[in-house]
Amino acid sequence: MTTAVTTFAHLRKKERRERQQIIIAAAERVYSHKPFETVSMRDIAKEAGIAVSSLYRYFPDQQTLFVEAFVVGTRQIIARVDARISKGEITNLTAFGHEFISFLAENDHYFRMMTHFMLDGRLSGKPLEKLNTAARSVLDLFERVLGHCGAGRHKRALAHTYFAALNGILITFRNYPGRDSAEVRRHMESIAKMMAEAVESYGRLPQDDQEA
Amino acid sequence: MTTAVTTFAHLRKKERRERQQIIIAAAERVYSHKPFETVSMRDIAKEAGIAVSSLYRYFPDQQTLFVEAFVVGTRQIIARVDARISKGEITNLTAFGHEFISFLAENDHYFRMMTHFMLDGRLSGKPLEKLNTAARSVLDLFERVLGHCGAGRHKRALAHTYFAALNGILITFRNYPGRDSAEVRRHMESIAKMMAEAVESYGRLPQDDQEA
DNA sequence: TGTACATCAGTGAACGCGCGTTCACTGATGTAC
DNA sequence: TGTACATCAGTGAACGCGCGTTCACTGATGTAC
Repeated sequence: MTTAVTTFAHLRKKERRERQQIIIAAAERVYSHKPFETVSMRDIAKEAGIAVSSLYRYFPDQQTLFVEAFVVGTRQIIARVDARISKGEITNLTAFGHEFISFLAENDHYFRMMTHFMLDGRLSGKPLEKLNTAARSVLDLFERVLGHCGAGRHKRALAHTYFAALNGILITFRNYPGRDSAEVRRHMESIAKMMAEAVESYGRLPQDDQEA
Repeated sequence: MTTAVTTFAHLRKKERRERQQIIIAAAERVYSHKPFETVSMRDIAKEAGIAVSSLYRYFPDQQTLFVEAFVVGTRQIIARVDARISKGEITNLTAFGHEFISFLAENDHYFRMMTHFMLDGRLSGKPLEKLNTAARSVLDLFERVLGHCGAGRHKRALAHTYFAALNGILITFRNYPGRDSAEVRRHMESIAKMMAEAVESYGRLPQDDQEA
């Protein structure tokens, strides 16, 4: 093991990764204030302060860059929830649902990207793998939370169920006609609460003990 | 009241409506075998056997034509469910969920259009109104079904909940990695069943009587 | 220390494509007198 | 019956735009000897 591995070559690689991060961060910023489908490589290049062609030095195509930006979002929500769990602030599904909905309502671009990937199906190769890994880690979060909230059996199935339910709530009511965003949020919360209670009681029914 | 109103002018108007229907049907056909976002006015014109510019004689823009095609789908699902209800084939939420999921899984293009409209928000004017009317009529269907299945109170809220849940199931699992479409369908069905039971029991809790 | 070479970041301009929509036009059919 | 006119369906070609991606190139920096 060579301890001082900061050769010139290593440094270059490191710098290259840093530049990649800068581009991803720029992409993020663009997404967060422009509708998902309208974001172009030119937009991202402009935000990053470089030429469009330079993007292609760091990412082989748009799809790869998109997935990369999305993964940042999944890492955020997971970190956020885990932090609140270890602070003891999330002890039931309702609280978790609230957190999940808050995050995706406030970071709408992540939700747009998620649904885009769910609907599209044109993804393939490495980006697809990366996306699936990210998706799995979110479902793992749900399962962890369910365990933490007292569900014993059916944890994976219930994780799927509640995840699907929350996605459904977000997509169904986000543009609900004639309601402003505060009302929409309240509506989402109340329905998410209803579902959380239903799922929780369902998860507790089969056994008296809540250990796995 | 003039009985024989088939003047030339009336006939022309009628024919014009018929041509509009032909175009909508052509659009439908295109959607049903091409991914939603890849469908262009040129595709539709080709399928209808007319020139692109002719489309604009019948619809002011693409958006209007899209909504028109989508509304056909909502009418279909509503008619289908209502027919099965009056045949006594839908007596609980699970059966209804099955029907709803079947329809949208088999007519994927309607689901794509629905999610597109839910996500997009760029719709406005008459098309938006038409779309909202259609959405409301679908929610009415859910409410009717819930009444039929024994829910008393909270009918509208439960309609929203189950609608959102089913949408969530459809969007979340449609491209589930590593599963073929038969497995996906089974998975959707089983989760929809779980939700149906949860929602049903929730809807029955507050009162013993199931009259409205 | 000097020189020839390799590597890589970065770029402006262009390519090729597909899109929604409009335009100027033809030709058929009905209407008024 | 004939004629001038209005209405409307239908069209091919073009407009104008934005997109993802590639290309040929410059210039800086490290490497080998």
